[in-house]
Amino acid sequence: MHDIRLIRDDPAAFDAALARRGVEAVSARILALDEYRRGVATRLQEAQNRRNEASKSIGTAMGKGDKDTAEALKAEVAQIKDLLPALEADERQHDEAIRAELARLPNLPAADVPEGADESDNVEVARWGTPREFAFTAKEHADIGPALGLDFETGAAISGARFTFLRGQVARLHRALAQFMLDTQVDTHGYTECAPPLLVKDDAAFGTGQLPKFAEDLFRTTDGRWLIPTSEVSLTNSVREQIMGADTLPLRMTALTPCFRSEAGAAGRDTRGFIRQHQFEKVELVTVCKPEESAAEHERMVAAAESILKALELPYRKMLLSAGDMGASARKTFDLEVWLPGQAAYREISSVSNCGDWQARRMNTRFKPEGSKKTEFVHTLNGSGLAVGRTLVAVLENYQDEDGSVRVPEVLKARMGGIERLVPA
RNA sequence: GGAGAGGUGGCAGAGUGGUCGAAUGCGCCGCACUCGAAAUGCGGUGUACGGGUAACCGUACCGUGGGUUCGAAUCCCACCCUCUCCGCCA
Repeated sequence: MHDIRLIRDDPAAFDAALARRGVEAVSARILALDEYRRGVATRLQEAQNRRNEASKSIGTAMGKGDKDTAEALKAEVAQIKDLLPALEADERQHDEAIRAELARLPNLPAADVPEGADESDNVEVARWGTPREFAFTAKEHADIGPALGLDFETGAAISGARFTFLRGQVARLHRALAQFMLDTQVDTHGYTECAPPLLVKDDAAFGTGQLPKFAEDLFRTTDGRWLIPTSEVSLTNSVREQIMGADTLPLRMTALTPCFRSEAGAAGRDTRGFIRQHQFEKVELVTVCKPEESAAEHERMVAAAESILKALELPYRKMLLSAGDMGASARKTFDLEVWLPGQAAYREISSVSNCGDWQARRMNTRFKPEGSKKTEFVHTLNGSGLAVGRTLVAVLENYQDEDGSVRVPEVLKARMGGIERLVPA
């Protein structure tokens, strides 16, 4: 959600910034609505003012027993009241129209976000680790996994495509990965562990930007709630409708939760394997902070996500997304892409975004700067630290041996109950 | 799911048709007193939108949405939430 004053102040700059994301110019249309709305609002307030004054006078007149004056005033108020409903409706209509326009617009890209229409314009900013040399042809996880307990067939049988049933060694490894990530984010990086609801209301889904435009990406319950596509929704909305104390910021949260995505529009993509599922687990990082802190918090969060890949010794590269490839809520996004030897490709495993005040406006989350009377919108950031399912994929592919077994990464051994190697059944 | 009670400012808590954005207490901020502090006294202390260079002015908001009325925190209707008891359940 944007501040309409931003558009009033410099409509050309606003349109130019959105043009970088391929959005058509909207300022002129919104400003016309805004000007009209304010005119109506002023007339409405004047009418209400006269009504209020007259009503007070009626009270005074009645108190004095001056019936004639009271009756005359009543007639005047009745006249004013005839005008009000139309003005109110007109104002509300235009207010809603403006809100709807603003609510559909994506965030403005930050100045240092590269130009570009899609992922081909993303810029690699760092690369870590050296892909391992294999003495044999590295297999894809979908070929190694089934013998180790990654059961695509059972998942499909009970739930359909894009569901997987994990058992035995792989289920244990999956859990070890998830808990290692969560513990690291809590113990090493200072994010507070949270266990949030997985079902949310419309308002929450609107707050982080899933609604109104991306409803088709979500699963909806029969009682009108939404399954979270990421715990970003629950964590970020935990501060909705609040005026936060400056001393509570920055607020850093993390959660390990399942995520549910309908993957509408992804038909045919990554249908094989564990890469793109309707249900997957993710450790999420969310930070709520003051505007001047958000750039530094963004770097901090990326580093927290990177630390997991480093600890697991998984080679990756860090991408700065181009204006056209970012999600709607982001001003600036880094993606971490892990090396998958089976696919011989880098694949997204984490996405870390600074949303500026875009979500804060939608959630109405503000804070009061020290010594200030005015409230200000907070900034929000979110990032995966990391996607557990895709990390499992990366471990299977990077740690595989020719016989189909998979070595357990050093940092996970303590959590594997003595298992040092996953061995095919 | 059944029965009952209740939702008012940062908190506690009054207010049942008019001058109530709302008493009072606590908290918080400022000032006075003091060498300093405590205590005490005085003043201030919600949010949003609109207008204005500003001081300031106006409008709306007492869970949410409707309604009655010249006028609603107060009356009526619906919904939401919280609490207590019972049932059920992990």
